[in-house]
This record gives sequence, C-alpha cells and structure tokens, in this order.
Amino acid sequence: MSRSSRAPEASVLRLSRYHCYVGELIASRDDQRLTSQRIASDLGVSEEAVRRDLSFVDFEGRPGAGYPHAELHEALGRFLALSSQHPFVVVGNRALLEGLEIMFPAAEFGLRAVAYFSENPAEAGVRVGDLEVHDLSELDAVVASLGVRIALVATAPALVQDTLTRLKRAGIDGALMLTPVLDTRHPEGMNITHFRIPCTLKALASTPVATTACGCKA
Amino acid sequence: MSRSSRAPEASVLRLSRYHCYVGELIASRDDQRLTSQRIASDLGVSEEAVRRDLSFVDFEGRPGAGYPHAELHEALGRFLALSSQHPFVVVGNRALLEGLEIMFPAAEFGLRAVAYFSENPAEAGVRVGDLEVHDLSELDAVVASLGVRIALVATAPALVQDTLTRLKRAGIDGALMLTPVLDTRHPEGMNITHFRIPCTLKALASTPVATTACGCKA
DNA sequence: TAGATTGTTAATCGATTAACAATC
DNA sequence: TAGATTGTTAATCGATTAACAATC
Repeated sequence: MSRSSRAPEASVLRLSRYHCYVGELIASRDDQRLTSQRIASDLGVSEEAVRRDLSFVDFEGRPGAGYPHAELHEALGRFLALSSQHPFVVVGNRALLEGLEIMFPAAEFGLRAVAYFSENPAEAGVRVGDLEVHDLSELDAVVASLGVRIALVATAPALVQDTLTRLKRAGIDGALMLTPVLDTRHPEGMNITHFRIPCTLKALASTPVATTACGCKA
Repeated sequence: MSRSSRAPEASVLRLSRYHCYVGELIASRDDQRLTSQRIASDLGVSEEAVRRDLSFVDFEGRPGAGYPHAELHEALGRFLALSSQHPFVVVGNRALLEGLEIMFPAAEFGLRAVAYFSENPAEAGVRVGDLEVHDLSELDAVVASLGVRIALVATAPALVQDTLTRLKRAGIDGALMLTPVLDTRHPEGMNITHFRIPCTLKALASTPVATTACGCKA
C-alpha cells in the first residue's frame, strides 16, 4: 500500500535492489513463491524491512501467498519512475567505458547505457560496444535528443566540476559520481551520490575484525 | 581525545575523508588555520560532527587555535591503521584497470595500487601504468609477498564469488565491490562494502526534485 | 476453516544536532 | 585577559526491529 509520507532514502535504495532482484527472477523464469521472507533471505535484509519498504509502493501483496512476480516488478518500476530498460549516460575515458561494460552489464539490471562521452577529445568517434563515443561538447545535443535524466560520472578528478556543470545544462538531474573528489560543491538542483572509493578503502583498512558488514546506504 | 567505545561506522567513513583532505592540504603547502569549522565547510558536514568524529582519535586539538596539519594527519592515519601510501590490489579486466588509473589517481588520496589482476587469463603479463597484470592464479603468491590486506573488486558479476574466495584465501580481509551483484553471500570473516551502481542509478532516477543530496554512507 | 503471510503500529536503537563548560 | 575553538554531554531525529491484528 502506498503511504502518504515519502519513503526514507534507505528504503528507496532497497526498493531499487528489489527491482533488480525481481527482474532477475523473471528473466530466469523463476516460479517459486515470492514472499518477504524469501526476498529478505536472498538479499540479506530482514523480512520486516522488506514488508515495510514495500508498503511505500502502490501495490498490495497477498496475505498467505506473497507477491506476484510481474505485478511487483511493474509496481516497483512505477514507484522508482523507471522505464523497462532505464536509460543513462556515462562520462569517462575510453578504457574505462570498455572495462565498465564487462563489469556492469546494465541490461541484466534493468538499465541501458544510451550514450558514452569521453573527457579526451581524441577519443571522440571510436566505438565502445554498441555505442559511439562522443565529445563532451556534444552533451547538450545528445542528451536532449535521447531524453535521458541520469549519468554515471567517471572522469578524472580535475574535470568533475566542469562535467557536472555541462550535464546539468544538458538536462541531467541525477548523477552517480565514481570519481573521487573531496570537494562537495555541485550544481544547484542536481541530485548527486558519491561513491568515495579512497575513503571506503581506508575505512576497510581500519575496520577491526568484522564478522559481517555490507554497506553503501547511498 | 580517544574514547573507550568504538567509533560508529559513519564516523570512520568521515574520518577517512578527513585523512584524504588533510593529506591534500599538506601536499599543497596550505598554512591557513585548520579548524573544525573550516573542515566542515570544505567537506559539507556540520562542524559539531567534525569535532565529535575527531574525539575518537587519539589526538588533541588546541582550543582557540584548531588542529595542526601534520599531527592531525598522522593521528588519523594511526587511527585508521594506514601506512603513508596504503597498499591495495585491484581485480578486474585490463581496460578497466587502465581507465581506473585516470579516474582514480590513488597516490593523491594517500593510497597505492600495488598489484593488478585480470579475470581474463589472456591479459596476464601486459603492463598497465607501472604495474604488470597478473593472472588470478597468482593471487596467493603476490598478496603474500606484498603483505597487502585490501582489494578493489571489479570483475564480471559471474566471477565475483570465485574472486572473493581466492582473495580471502590469499589473506585479503577487506574488499570494496564495484561489480554489481544482488547476492550477498561472501566469505566468512571478510569485510565487504558494496557500491551498488544499478541500485543507486535507479534510486537517482526516482528521487523527486532534490535540493541537496550527497551520499554514500558506506 | 486453518495456515501462512501481509501491512501497520509501538518500542528500540543509533546517529545527528544543539548547547555549553573547559581551555589554549 | 579576552576571543576563539575545542571536547563532551543532553535532546532530537530517523531508521530498524519486534509484535500483532487483518486477510487471503
């Protein structure tokens, strides 16, 4: 059931995991019953959390039965404002774009890279996978024609500020920053999540014995 | 002042940011006074949080004056159990390793990649930057000889479980996973942080207007 | 109906914010 | 000393856990 109040950030992040997860179940023709208990155990969260998270979505489970795969997936996509293969762009260097395709097969997670941009003008025009690499100057035109809203930013640290400004101007309003930058300034009205690789590596070095620890709340 | 109780995870992550930050100040010969207020404003956190976080570190600031750069950096490094250029290994594919060097210049953040491993046996032997790429089968020997403890994992999703098992056996006890996997199982006693790229992209797509939002608590 | 599982409310836990006495 | 800034304690906030009535 959908509530009046907005879902907390932590719930939204878990809901997006459920979306990937259910998508994968559907793709693999899974037909076992899908209950909060099963989701919880597969994803390593508590079953109460699963039910609580799902209560923010405009969708009802069946007491005694669980959640029908297709309807749940559809409802999660609607809640998260996702199309079936949600589009995003990537900005980085050619090698990284190539490597990323192997590490992160977007289609398997219900996403689709629709444009690549290189920070290096010399790399414009080459192909990476199915896509042509564009120069950063083409951002406006390409983004406008594709109607995409989110970006994965993986440029060199020095180019981050400029890249964010360009992305914003081109109409991108959500960015995931893979490039480590200490500075936190970013364009007004843009939604940014930082993955701080160096900080997290240092935190891992420090963490004592650690029996179990997963992470990344944002 | 160092406290008896352990610092919360969120504080450890911020402390590791302060470590990068102060290291950068020192490298750039900064000589302005270093106060909780300045750190807070530069890094986008509250000044109370800065003081609170630093209270876990065995080190005292000077009321009315602030924190001496070098001593603070040294104390943070000690708290986080870091050497001056803390070593880590990376497992992925060749293109990604190359691209990563541009996106994440480790030395600037007080870290140092000491060994690269490719999931693709055909890529063993090639050079990326200053390092030779090793085959995964060499993990044990290389890690043992270098005495490294943390890893950045960026293999294809299908190889993650195997990679983690090998890393653990080789003596690595902390890993940052860049590869998206839904499954949460991982070797006992290993400290793992997941950066969930697809989930975070989906969450960004969903997030409403957003005036300000930074993230990644883990 | 009985068994299973949902949706929601109340209690707990942890982290953040604010306030202030201690001190260079 | 006076001004500034620290370290710490108390109050607030949000998220997680646990418990249970509602329902297929």
